[in-house]
Amino acid sequence: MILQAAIELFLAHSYQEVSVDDVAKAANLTKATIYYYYPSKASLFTETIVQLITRIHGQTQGILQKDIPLRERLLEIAEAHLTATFNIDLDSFMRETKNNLSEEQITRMQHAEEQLYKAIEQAIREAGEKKETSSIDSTFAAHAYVALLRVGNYRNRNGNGIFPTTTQTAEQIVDFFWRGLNPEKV
Amino acid sequence: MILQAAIELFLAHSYQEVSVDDVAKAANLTKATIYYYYPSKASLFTETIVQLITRIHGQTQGILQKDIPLRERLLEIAEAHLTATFNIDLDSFMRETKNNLSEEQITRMQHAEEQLYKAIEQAIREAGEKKETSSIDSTFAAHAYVALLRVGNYRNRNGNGIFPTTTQTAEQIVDFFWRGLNPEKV
Amino acid sequence: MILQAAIELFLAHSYQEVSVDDVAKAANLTKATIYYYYPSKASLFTETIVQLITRIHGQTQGILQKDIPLRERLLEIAEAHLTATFNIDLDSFMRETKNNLSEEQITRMQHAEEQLYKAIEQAIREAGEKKETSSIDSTFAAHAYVALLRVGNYRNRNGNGIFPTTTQTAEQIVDFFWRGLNPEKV
Amino acid sequence: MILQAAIELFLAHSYQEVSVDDVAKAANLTKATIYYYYPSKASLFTETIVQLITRIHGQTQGILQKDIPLRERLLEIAEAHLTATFNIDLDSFMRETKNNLSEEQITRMQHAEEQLYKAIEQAIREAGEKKETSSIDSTFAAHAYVALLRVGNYRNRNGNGIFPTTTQTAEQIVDFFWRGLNPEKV
DNA sequence: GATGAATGAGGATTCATTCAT
DNA sequence: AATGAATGAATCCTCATTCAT
Repeated sequence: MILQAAIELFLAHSYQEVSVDDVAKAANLTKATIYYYYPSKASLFTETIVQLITRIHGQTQGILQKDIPLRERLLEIAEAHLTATFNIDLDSFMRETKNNLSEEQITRMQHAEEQLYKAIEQAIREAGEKKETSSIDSTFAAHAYVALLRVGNYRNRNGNGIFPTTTQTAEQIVDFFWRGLNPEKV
Repeated sequence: MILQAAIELFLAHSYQEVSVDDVAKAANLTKATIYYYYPSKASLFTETIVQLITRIHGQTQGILQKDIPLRERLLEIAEAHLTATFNIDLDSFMRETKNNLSEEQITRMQHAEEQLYKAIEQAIREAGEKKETSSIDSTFAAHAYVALLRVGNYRNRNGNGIFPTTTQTAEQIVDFFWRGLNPEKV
Repeated sequence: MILQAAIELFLAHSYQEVSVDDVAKAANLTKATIYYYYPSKASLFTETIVQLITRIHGQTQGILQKDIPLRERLLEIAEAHLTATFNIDLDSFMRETKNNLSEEQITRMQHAEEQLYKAIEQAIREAGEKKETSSIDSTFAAHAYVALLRVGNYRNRNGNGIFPTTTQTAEQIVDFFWRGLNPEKV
Repeated sequence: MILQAAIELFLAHSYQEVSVDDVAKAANLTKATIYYYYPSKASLFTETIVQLITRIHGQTQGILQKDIPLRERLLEIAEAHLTATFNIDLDSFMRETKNNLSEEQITRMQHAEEQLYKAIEQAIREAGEKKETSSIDSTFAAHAYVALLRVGNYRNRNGNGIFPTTTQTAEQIVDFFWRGLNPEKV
């Protein structure tokens, strides 16, 4: 499938670095065939990213709907996120792309991204209502959570992360996030 | 100055999107003149980013050295950061760049970035020693802080941030961060 | 054919003087089309030269295999060579090229050239065995022969060669070469 | 001296490969200074080559005027030529240059080159008159001699010449040439 | 004499896109 | 449904040359 090849390439490199020819080669097709299915590189990219976000969204939703405390669900998401090769955070994708995509394409991607945030938001809100957490602005909380996940992807010049294992990293992130969320209960 | 024009362009667009000609035009010079001063686009970019980080670093250091509680210093930094047009977080810059810069250029940029993180780290560590904060891993804390600042830059599809003013945003971020930092004291 | 246009240009001018655009225009195509068939100017050049040498080689072989005395065969080659627009001697081509071609490309060209020399060498060697000529070092003889052919291309400032007709020139060259080859028999 | 640096560079590389900046750097000067002395790259090149030919001419004349048999003088010239880093044969220089030099500049270079050929020519003619050699066309003979010298510069793909030492090479070349010159006496 | 700064013109190469088959 | 061939427009980079100082 074309999208499969495209996802891998766009994740590994940036929009500009990946040529349509690269995608074609990775998919064992020719450029012209790609254009048979997608009217432009921009649209191929859009579809690719939307599919990617949708996939992450599904996976995240799956975890969020489990019947366990929010904190544990967040820990699972963090681990899944840190293990995956790709980043939930799509801002950088957007950034390098603004001038290449149409309004509508950007909107589609932002819409998909918002769905993802909203899922996390809602889980936090529901937990808040059940007194599981305090009632901090849930939009903010969702974004804070995703932002903190990025810390787990940081590597210094020697290629080392801050903590030795992803498990530890996930725990530290969720600990930190949880404290930020809940002033009184630790 | 060439760097001035370059900074603005590289911040607004990405490495690949900005052509040397764009920079030349913005600086009211010709491409060839740019190449008179910088041997390649990659080196122009490197110098630009290093200068930018150095500038942010200086500004951040200025605030960090004030003789007021850490929390207030962090608030000032947050406000300064959210007001500025540029982002402390340079990971996305790095990402789209790995294949275009030499090892040495990447290292120079990473080094400059690390200095910046270390400044924040040290401030947190010192505050921790003075019992101002708990002794969480300071590297993690510094990265968490910078990551949270990014939340302040989020805009939804309508172009609105999560909170109406940057002051509020800065406060919410620092509140959240502070709680994450200090389990016991609120 | 692209190679046809390229041969003419590279023969008339040097590697550096001929731009890919020139070749494209001569072939009634665009630069990009040239790059569709050849990955670089260097490879286009290499293919061009190899094809040229191969063609000369074939033509020379054709003459060498005739069942007439060596001296007559050499005369025919000389006439063919002096009539053609191009020069068997490719050293000057090589010279201006060393810094532009890859090791492998240079090797390919040298290999083709060697084949050509070896064909002449072998003809001389065989004639030597049949007592048709003395046993001078045949490699040296082949190179001497080709070097002498160059004299036929010399033009003074007024554009005149040393002898009025190519036939005379060819005869003088082969006479001279033959004496050089055979000390005793004239 | 500028010319000194220029000669070395133009001999090692070709006209197009050597930039005025290269010459400037080699002479420890700036480009602008070169232009203070020479109105253009073409004129710098012309002066360089003329000076070079003049130098070779002088050296060759020195040998030609010795009071020893022509054959020995030719042997000396051959050895000097094969030892030097540069080639008496300037055709390749001319070739890559035709489109860059003015008529007048080309003429100057050709004139210098002709002087050199004429010197050899005359020596051959005089020897012919003294019955030292037969009366072959002396212009042809001079060019044949220079052409044969080129064989001494040939290197195969492994970098080896045809004969192991330059002395042997010079002897073989002069032997061959001498036989070509003199049908009856060996 | 010498140079730093600036530039116009060109040149190699890439790439998204088109189109006839 | 798939592709080979072709191209226009950009993009990075080089370099001979000029000129004010």
